[in-house]
Amino acid sequence: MAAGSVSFRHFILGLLKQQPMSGYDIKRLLKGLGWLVDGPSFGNIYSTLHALLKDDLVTVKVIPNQNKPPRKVYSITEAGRQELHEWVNQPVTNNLSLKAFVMRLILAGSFSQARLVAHLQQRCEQVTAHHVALKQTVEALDEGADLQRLALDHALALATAELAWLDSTLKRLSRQPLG
Amino acid sequence: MAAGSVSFRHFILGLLKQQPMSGYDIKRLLKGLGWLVDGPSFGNIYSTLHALLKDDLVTVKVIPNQNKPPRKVYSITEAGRQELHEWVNQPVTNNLSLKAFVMRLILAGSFSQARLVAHLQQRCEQVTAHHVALKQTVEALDEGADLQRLALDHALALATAELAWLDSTLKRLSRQPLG
DNA sequence: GGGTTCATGTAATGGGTTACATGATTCC
DNA sequence: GGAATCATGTAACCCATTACATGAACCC
Repeated sequence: MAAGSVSFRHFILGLLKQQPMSGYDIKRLLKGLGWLVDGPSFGNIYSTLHALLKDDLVTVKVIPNQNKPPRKVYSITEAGRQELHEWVNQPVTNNLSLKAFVMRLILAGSFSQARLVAHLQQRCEQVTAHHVALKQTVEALDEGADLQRLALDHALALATAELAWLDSTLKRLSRQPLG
Repeated sequence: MAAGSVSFRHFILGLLKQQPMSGYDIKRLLKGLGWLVDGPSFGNIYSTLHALLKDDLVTVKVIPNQNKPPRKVYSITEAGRQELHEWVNQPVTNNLSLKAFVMRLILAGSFSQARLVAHLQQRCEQVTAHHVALKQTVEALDEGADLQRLALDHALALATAELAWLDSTLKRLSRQPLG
């Protein structure tokens, strides 16, 4: 319920906004694309779908399937669309999680170029802040804390790389928006 | 219980191996260092500590504190040391999670240089595999899936940066081991 | 005959968060 | 006088994973 929290609830709702799908379709889609590192499990997908249905954010259409279990294709409802819209417009809470970022990236991008850019900029701010904090921590570290330094160094390298990516991506998007 | 799963249970045990601490100390330590992005909550720390105590992996010493609530300082037991040792020596399951990696990094490093290097090499293999998978996915992507491409691109940038870091770090460690 | 894919679901469990509750001390 | 820090803990809840269960079709 927390503002900006990302659950698969919203993510799945976002996928259904783009096109009606069955639970199996969703699983396949997420499995096929390796970006989220690990897609949600079946259990999670199906129960999320049931929950969405209970809240009238989606509807089902059972489609009989030649000699196979019937497919249950879920579509987003008007209420679902609205909920999603509201959710995508509220700012993310201070959450650096990659998973959350990527999920929101997909969702925000499916709304409008402006939302996409706003989301990337927000990420930029957060990662910058994180980067600064890491640097300060490194400097405050006492001698001999080599492991901590190693871990911090790792985090710094990643943050730096991400900032570079965000920067170049934002520039590219301002030159040529996504189709 | 899964081999290689990282829970705070083991992480906390690892911290206690380095020095006895209270729950509050642990919280402060994790809060002070921003590396793990988000430290565990109080609830989690205290209940983990209780669980460790129940399993005889740690002991407590209650230290009365001038006009303050007494501090409960936990120390690792021999059984705890052994459990930790076994755990740190089993290979990580295919888990790309940064959090898991960093936690294990700290733990492995506190054992020996060899363990540390092994852990970094393992990470290297996993990230490489991930990188390859991402590239293949990008190539298999059909036209117009711009958002997916964006997300994949982001993931690729991070993976590339991490590999570079791992590579240079491994080289550096082989030249000059940690003190 | 045996594995893989399609397709759905349930139940148990785990791991963690948030919010709540308490209470003295120190700093502004 | 009021906030922050020190210091502990409990209980409710949420999200997600694992393992289990079912069953037919298709390919080797």
